[in-house]
Amino acid sequence: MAKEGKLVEAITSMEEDFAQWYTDVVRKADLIDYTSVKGCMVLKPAGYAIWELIQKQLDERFKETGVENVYLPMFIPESLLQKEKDHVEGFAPEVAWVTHGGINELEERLCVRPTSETLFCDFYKNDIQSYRDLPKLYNQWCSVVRWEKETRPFLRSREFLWQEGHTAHATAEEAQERTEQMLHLYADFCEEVLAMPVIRGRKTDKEKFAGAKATYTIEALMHDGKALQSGTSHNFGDGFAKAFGIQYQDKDNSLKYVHQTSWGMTTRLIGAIIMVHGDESGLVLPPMIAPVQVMITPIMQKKEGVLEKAAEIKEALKEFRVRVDASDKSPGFKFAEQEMRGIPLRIEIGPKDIEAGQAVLVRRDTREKYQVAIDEIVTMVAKLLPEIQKDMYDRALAHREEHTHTALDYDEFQNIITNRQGFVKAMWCGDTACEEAIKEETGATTRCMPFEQEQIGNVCVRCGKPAKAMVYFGKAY
RNA sequence: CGGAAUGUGGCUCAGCUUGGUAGAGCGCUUCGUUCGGGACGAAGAGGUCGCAGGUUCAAAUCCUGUCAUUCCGACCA
Repeated sequence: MAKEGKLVEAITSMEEDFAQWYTDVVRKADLIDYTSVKGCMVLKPAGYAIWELIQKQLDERFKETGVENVYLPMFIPESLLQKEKDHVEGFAPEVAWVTHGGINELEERLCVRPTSETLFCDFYKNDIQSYRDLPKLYNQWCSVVRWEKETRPFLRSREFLWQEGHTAHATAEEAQERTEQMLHLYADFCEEVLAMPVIRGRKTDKEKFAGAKATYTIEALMHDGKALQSGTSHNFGDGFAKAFGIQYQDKDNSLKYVHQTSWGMTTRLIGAIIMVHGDESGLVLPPMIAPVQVMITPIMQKKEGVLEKAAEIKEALKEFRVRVDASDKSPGFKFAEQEMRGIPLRIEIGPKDIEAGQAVLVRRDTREKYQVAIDEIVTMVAKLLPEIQKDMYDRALAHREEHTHTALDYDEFQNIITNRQGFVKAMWCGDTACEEAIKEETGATTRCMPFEQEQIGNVCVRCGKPAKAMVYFGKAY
């Protein structure tokens, strides 16, 4: 019908142009606005509310593992940033500098934090004296600045919101354990709360964080078959501790260096949610992070009793995030707008329903409609929301599995990368030169060496030397 | 940072080639009728044409610079 046409006209089709579809959804779902500073966006209420829900649920999970929140300055003196060689080399090209205070030039310029390892180290140096002070399990919620050249909402902005966890431990083993623990916490969060399946594994040396001994990652597959790094956890060993002189006195009276970790997740997750779950009608939010889970839409709202009944239903559903859309738009407009914004469930209630003692429930993800007795609405909502959450995960997982291929030789590898989308699993020799050649020749990068290794062959997919690991390759955001 | 494109009321765009002082649709406001998939009528409000220079009697239009946005690459969460 004609009306159906109008819905898809509103945004670019994801099949035609995924990048443009993404940009359209971000704007039309009212998540952000652009500003006059390149790469810095306004997170509008609909977008910020998603972040708040992510933040709240992640924060709870952190605290269950003993993590405490702190807040450190947003400025780093140049001399401090330069203490760890690899770290400064990794970040120097993209930091913003403060050179003046008022009209006076500063004696030492300050960088706006791109990440806070150096600040935490500077702080730990004083905060840690004895083995009794360890471990330190700190996290901060803040924004960081990286002067990116090419920017995209949520995926790559110059300022972005994130959390950065920074821990200090007495032993290497304990640091390693924490690094992996947080990676799994991230992965579980993505899967349980964002309904987004992820691959858990380790980054190659080429892809690891500047200054890290080892970087672990969770990688998700977007709807267009490209990979998105969705969270990372780093083990620094004692590298930073040696650069900054962070020592503690152990039981045996000797001075030892601490072992550190850091881990972070960002507003990029919102981009991931859009690109994993979204469809031709816009955003589809998993119920657990949907700022509005249920929108009640009154029909013929000026008829006596309609708004009252809507309010009654809202009250009955108060354990959920529920709202009534009593604006004087037509119902069709409201339906389309709610779909664009990804609201998981809507309830239609009109005079006919009231007479029949029922209401209509509609799922955002499948558009399935249910006629439900008004008394049954609470039960039905309580049943449908988790069902939507689970179905969304299952669909995302099925999509990833359909788009995960295995390559036994290089011809096959190139063929898959060129002609299909998604992840390619292949064996790799462990040599950076090979990894770089693959990137050069195919555009695919190593996403991660998964914890769950499969022995799909014995030799490197490119060079034929003995293989060291099975790697997920893919084109990445 | 390289390549391409764009910038005109809140949004989408026309006008620019050939300079003469700004238009449409949607949205917004008010009133009325409507309401189960993007309603309708009537009356209104709203723009120094991204910004800064230059050329000219005169610039949305021509020239230079700059900023921002989008897409494609390189780099990154």
